Amino acid sequence: MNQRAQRRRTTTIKQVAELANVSIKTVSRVMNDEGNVSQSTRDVVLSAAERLNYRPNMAARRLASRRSFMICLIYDSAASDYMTEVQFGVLERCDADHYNLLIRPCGEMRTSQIRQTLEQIILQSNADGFILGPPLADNRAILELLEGHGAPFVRISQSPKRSRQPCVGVEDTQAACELVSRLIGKGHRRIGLIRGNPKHGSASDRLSGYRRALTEHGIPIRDELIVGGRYEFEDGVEGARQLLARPGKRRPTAIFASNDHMALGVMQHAGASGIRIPDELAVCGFDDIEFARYVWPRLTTVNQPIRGVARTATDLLIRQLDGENLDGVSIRLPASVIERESTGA
Amino acid sequence: MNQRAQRRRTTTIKQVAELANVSIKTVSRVMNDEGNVSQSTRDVVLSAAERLNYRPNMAARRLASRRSFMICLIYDSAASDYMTEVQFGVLERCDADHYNLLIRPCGEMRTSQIRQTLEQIILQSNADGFILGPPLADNRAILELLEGHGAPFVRISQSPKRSRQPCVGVEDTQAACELVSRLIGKGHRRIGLIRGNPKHGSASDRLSGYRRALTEHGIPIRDELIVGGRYEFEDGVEGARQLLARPGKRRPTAIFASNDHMALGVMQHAGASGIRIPDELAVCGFDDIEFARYVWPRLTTVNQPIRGVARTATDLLIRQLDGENLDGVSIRLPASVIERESTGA
DNA sequence: ACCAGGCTTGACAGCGTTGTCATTTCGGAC
DNA sequence: GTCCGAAATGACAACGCTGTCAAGCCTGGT
Repeated sequence: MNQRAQRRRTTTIKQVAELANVSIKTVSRVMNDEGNVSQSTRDVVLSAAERLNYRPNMAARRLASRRSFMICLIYDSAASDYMTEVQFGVLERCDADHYNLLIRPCGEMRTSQIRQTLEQIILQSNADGFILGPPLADNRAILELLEGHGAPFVRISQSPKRSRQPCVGVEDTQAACELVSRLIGKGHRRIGLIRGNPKHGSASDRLSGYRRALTEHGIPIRDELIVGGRYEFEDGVEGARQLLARPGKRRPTAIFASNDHMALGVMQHAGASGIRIPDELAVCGFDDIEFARYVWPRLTTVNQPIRGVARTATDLLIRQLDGENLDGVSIRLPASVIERESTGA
Repeated sequence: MNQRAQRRRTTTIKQVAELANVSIKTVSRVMNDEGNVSQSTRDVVLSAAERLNYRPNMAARRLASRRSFMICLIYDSAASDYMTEVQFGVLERCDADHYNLLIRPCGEMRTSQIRQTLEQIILQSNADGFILGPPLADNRAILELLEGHGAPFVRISQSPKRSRQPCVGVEDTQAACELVSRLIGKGHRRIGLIRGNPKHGSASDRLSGYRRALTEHGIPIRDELIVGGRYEFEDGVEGARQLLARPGKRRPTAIFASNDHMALGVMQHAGASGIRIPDELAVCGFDDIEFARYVWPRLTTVNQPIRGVARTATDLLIRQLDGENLDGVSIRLPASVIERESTGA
């Protein structure tokens, strides 16, 4: 079981030190960019390392420095397209600083289970820090757990105030307002809204945007045009059913679903009921998932800078790990409306 | 920067040994289930560990045992839904044995870049073993690199013979044959095929299945009904355009796209051209991605046991890491046809 | 020429486990 | 009661690196 490990090439810091004719500590300093090393020494060490093809042993480094150089991304496995993007963003930033990424999907667990899992991860001192994806980033139990352990983390969420830890989010309200304003600009006056999962901060943001747009255009907000949802495809189907069941004159001419999954649900319902989009009904969503442009008509939606959010979050985390104080920091990135055929583009 | 590390609770094996009144080595043996420990000693140690809430320090373990307990999943970032599932499967198996998962998406790189990245990963001796997702698992350069370094790996691929390393795949041919047979059963005689990306072994498997089904039913295989593709949505659109451009009588009444993305492309083209599905055209895909059931009509397709494949691959890898000889092992899991409205279910 | 003080550098002790090998203990067989 | 092999246990040296702290080396001011 370890012939394999043995066989693996293993240039150590010691060999580099010998070749460069300096102490191992000096090599260590060079490898870690610690400064306080003369340029000439640095060059010698670097070329020795190069010649021996030296790569620091992470395990030893971790043990000695008491840091794992691992970041753990904790997320709800339900939102897979979203989280795939997040992973890319996090990785981009991690690679730059030799951090490793551990992923921890929790979607199919109950909060109590998540607690347990996290407890284990933290105690195993596997990860130096954590990144919480939505909606876990708003889960009080999880936040308390992490805070209780003094584990550094960054939240990806729309509700910055739930914790003193740094938070990165998107300007959902602004984007939703813009999106609805465009519907209004096309003449729509009865615009239905299917709300998102109340556990996600984004749900209320998008609702606010909807309200603001109507208000700004002097259109009354009718509660009967607003129905509930949890961001699932089926909620879109059901929401459309409810909204479109209204008699002719009071039926909405447009539906803003709080995310693309639900918007696709609306489209499926419309398709199955023979309602033509966008002629009889305009539909728009939010998120700009891959499939938004793979259906016909293609879906008008809002593109979020997910990778950017993830990269920013990771950056904040790493800076925090490096000792920077980022208490209460909150960043929001802008999102942009993408008009397609489902609203008659 | 390390107040944090300091603060972290740190019960060591030594403390457990003291409390249990045994040597640290014995504790180590118990923690690793090494055997040759009397039941009574084992109990004492276990309860001591429990009482102190002891968790072995992974970094130390890694350093001493010269194993990283990390598995690296290398994949093409293009196929995100697919790989999300794979991740779940791998994680399920990893968790059982305290392995960590490193992910390494490579989609946006050229082969030379991938080489470089991998070289670095291997030399950093970060991962004990690798799992290659398709189509990287068929990339000769990558295989050679890994084999050259003697790094253990398992391939997720349809072409077991490209390497002596273990390989896990799916019975694509069988499933494709079954799918096409059902189309024939519904009376279709002119069935178009949009081929998959030739870099993926699955593409030729699915083609074989198509051919076999036709042959078995005594239907001639017409080359003009087979068009190329690379598994992308756009290829579906284009493929449909080509196939449907044929004059009335020679136009296919059904199209089998080699994956769901392309099938959705076909559907979009049909939608944009006013061709009704399934009345005028039956459409089916392969993969059963989430969105296959979110479009209208819902897409008939083939469900692959992706998680199962991933779990199996991980299992093979871990067993290999534990010294088992798995040269030339190849496993194929069955897939099942899912009929929905797009073929008139 | 001498000294303070800042750069550089090095010696050495961990970091918490596992691997090796020696030692002790135990359970029969004779 | 003795002896033997196997099972159980322990001592101790790695593992490869970083943190600490002390020592060595310059530099410029006086």
